[in-house]
Amino acid sequence: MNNKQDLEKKWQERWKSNLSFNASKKPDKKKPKYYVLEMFPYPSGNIHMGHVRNYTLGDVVARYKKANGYNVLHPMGWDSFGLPAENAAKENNIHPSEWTNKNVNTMKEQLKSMGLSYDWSREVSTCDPQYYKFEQKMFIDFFQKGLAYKKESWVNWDPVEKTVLANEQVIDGKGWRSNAVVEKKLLNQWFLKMTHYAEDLLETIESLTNWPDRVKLMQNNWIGKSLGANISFKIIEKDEKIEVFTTRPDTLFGASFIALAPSHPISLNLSKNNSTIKNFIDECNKNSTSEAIIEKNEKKGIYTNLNVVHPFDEGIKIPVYIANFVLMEYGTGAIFGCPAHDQRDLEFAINYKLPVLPVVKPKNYIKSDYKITDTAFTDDGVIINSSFLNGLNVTDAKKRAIEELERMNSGKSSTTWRLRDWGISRQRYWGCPIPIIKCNYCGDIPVPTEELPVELPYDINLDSPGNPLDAHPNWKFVKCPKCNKSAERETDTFDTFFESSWYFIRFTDPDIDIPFSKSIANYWMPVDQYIGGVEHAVLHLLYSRFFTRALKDCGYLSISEPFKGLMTQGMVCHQTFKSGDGKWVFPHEVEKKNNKFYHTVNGNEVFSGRVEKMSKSKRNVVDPLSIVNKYGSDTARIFMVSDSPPERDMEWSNAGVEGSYKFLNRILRIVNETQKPKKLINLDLVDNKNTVIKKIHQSIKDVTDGIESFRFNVCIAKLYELTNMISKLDSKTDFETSLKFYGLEILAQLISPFAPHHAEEIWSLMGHKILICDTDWPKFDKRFLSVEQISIGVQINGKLRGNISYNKNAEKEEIQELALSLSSVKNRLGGEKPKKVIIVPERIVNIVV
RNA sequence: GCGAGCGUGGCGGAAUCGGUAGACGCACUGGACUUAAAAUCCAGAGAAAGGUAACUUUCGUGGGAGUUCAAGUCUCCCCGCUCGCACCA
Repeated sequence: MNNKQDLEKKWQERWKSNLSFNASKKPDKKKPKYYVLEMFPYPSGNIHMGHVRNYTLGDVVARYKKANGYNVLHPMGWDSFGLPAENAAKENNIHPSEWTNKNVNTMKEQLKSMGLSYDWSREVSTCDPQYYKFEQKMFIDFFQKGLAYKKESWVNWDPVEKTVLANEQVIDGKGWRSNAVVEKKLLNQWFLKMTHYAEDLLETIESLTNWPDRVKLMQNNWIGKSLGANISFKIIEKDEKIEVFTTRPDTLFGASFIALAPSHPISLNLSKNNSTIKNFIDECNKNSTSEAIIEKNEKKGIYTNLNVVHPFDEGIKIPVYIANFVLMEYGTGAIFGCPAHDQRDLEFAINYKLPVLPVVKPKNYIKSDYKITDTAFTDDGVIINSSFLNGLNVTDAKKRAIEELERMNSGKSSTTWRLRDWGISRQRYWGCPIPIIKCNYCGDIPVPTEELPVELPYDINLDSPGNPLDAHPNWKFVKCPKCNKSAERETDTFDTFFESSWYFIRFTDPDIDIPFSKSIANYWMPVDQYIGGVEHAVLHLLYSRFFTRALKDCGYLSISEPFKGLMTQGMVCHQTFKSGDGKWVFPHEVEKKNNKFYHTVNGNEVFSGRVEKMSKSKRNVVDPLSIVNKYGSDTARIFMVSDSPPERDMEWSNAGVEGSYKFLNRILRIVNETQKPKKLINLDLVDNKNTVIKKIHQSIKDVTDGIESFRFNVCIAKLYELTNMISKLDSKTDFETSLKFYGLEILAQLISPFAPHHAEEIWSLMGHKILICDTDWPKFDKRFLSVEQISIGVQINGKLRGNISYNKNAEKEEIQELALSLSSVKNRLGGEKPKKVIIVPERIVNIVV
């Protein structure tokens, strides 16, 4: 224990006994509501710096909004289902639930030591049957509404462990534990019909004005609405057609091949009596299911011996290939390749020596010998080599081509989405059981509501291969609720994104025995400010947006957008260190001497590497607890926000932490050294030319604006400035003393969202009885913000040559005269008259010569 | 590969609208206090060249081009790094 910990504990206990941060149970009619939420953590064992940053950001907002008179909801919980618990179980022989609950308890204590303003009475943990039973009901509602369905889909299959692998468990095409070559396997799985809301999910993005543009763009591109055409190509060798989707019907005359997905029905059909094709498809199926890996692979294909006829010219014959880069999930699972105007197609054509005929020419290209060599031309231009499309631009040619296809009955305009339905089946133990009973006679029957929750069995063997629930001796064997014959439970569990798609609504009413009450959810929702990592920019946020819509359509609540405001924070990075033999070294084992680094234990020299995201594998982690123990959590919080803007990556540095620590101590010292005034200040009697009062009120404005716009680092800089000024103030007269005291009061309030414990401490040192967290946010008085004398730069030809100062009421002529009378300007003009003088009042004077 | 973002002194960063680049902090240097150190306080500082000095000049926001009276900010190209790519959360 040190005095920082005592200080912080004292105030944490006060907040706790005062219920300072408990949100009202019922809607508060007198105050506007504000819901602040940080992405809840996966209980991996200990909090890390990423959490500290995330939760500090949220806490600043929550405390600031409370001070501004809002009824604030600021809850915390645990995203406690997931793969790591199963891995830990296998490695350490501990049950996933024990491991998880132990971690939850540890991390909760750690979070509590940070003094975050959570309403802990609302805590939820998603692995609790009292939580997941509600989502089982939701799933059944989705199922009955046609929003959940079953279909076959590919998974990564480890043939040795007989288990499905997550993409991250596949390393270089091999299983991470077994090292066996991973295969793709088709499994019958549950899906949620996210595509049902594709149009709405896309269109509503625009209305999310408090979301970062980049996240909106990413979601836009992810949903990926493409307007184009479906075209059918007649196969010459048999009486069959290939349906192709394209966004570029204008380039149809440049088509030099057709490419089918390896799992396209025609491909599969051909493979039945052609071993070369079968081998090729098998080869493709050894590939990962990861789109990134598929696209990075070399473009490969195999000729099918089939050819199609060009729809616009029966004389043109186009070969049909099966290609590893065509996805069955997108469009029709078949494309036509136009190498001249698509880079992937071009690479493929070069590999297989297929013709490359340009059909779009850049507008400014006059000569007639336009050729494509190694770069496809994808911009707008003039159509060439294309019969009736010649001379048109790309947009018009698209239209014209579709008209013609429709007239000939061999194609039509069509819309395709990149967005796919959400596959939610996982062949794992530590997840929420899917509440379905598979009956040979009745099909898939939902578990009756009164039998929910379907709880996970505790006695489970995670060491045997295969799906643990499927392998359990009796768990899956039940009677069909409909016909009462023997049936089996669904043994898959939900994707853990399922839990995190509605936890934010559960927080609004976490004790009720329905998922949440509609009226209370309607009161608190949407989340006004959601804060978390950018890595969730697409999936989690899109799933939640979908889920809220589905819940709305099932009558659960009345809103469809869950998150009104979004802030995506950057990563916490740290310098890496390696020993001479190339092993990673923990930063706390490194000391610096004469600009070289040495290992504190063995004394050997170590070498500093790049600054990278903190990760256990690179050992460049700093344990938040060690920081809290040594400096207190306020220091950690101040440092978290002081250096980098929240959305950008930040670098953890010891020197920075020391700086924050000194800053807080300095404020404490100033308060201790400042005597209490005989009389408090009366602002009405203070002259608006007084620079001290001006600085104080400017600080209120700057810090307020900074918090509102998430520029917390600027807030801290402004607080430093205010502190620097206050520390230099005299207190010889009563007026000076009361002014300094007033400045300190404002400083305490302005710093309270960032360093809440110290703010309380100095507030009480100054003699206040109520908690600072219960005070109103200070307001600035415009009277003290006015600037009389304006100082601006004077440029000649855009280069700064001096500056002038004038009264804010000065006319343009006066400003010009002042600028031209500067000796530095006169010297440069040498008596000549300037060509032009640009005067932007309160900004700049630029003299053009 | 595709989509998105970022790049400013020795370092983290500031510059809200295209208008005095480098606020604030760290590290550094000098001074005060101290037997000494730590802590604290005061002062200095983008780089280069010139000057005893006050100062002067030139360069400068990853690189290159462009728009503009004026570009860290807008446009195009290039380089580097980061995130996401549907079973990690």
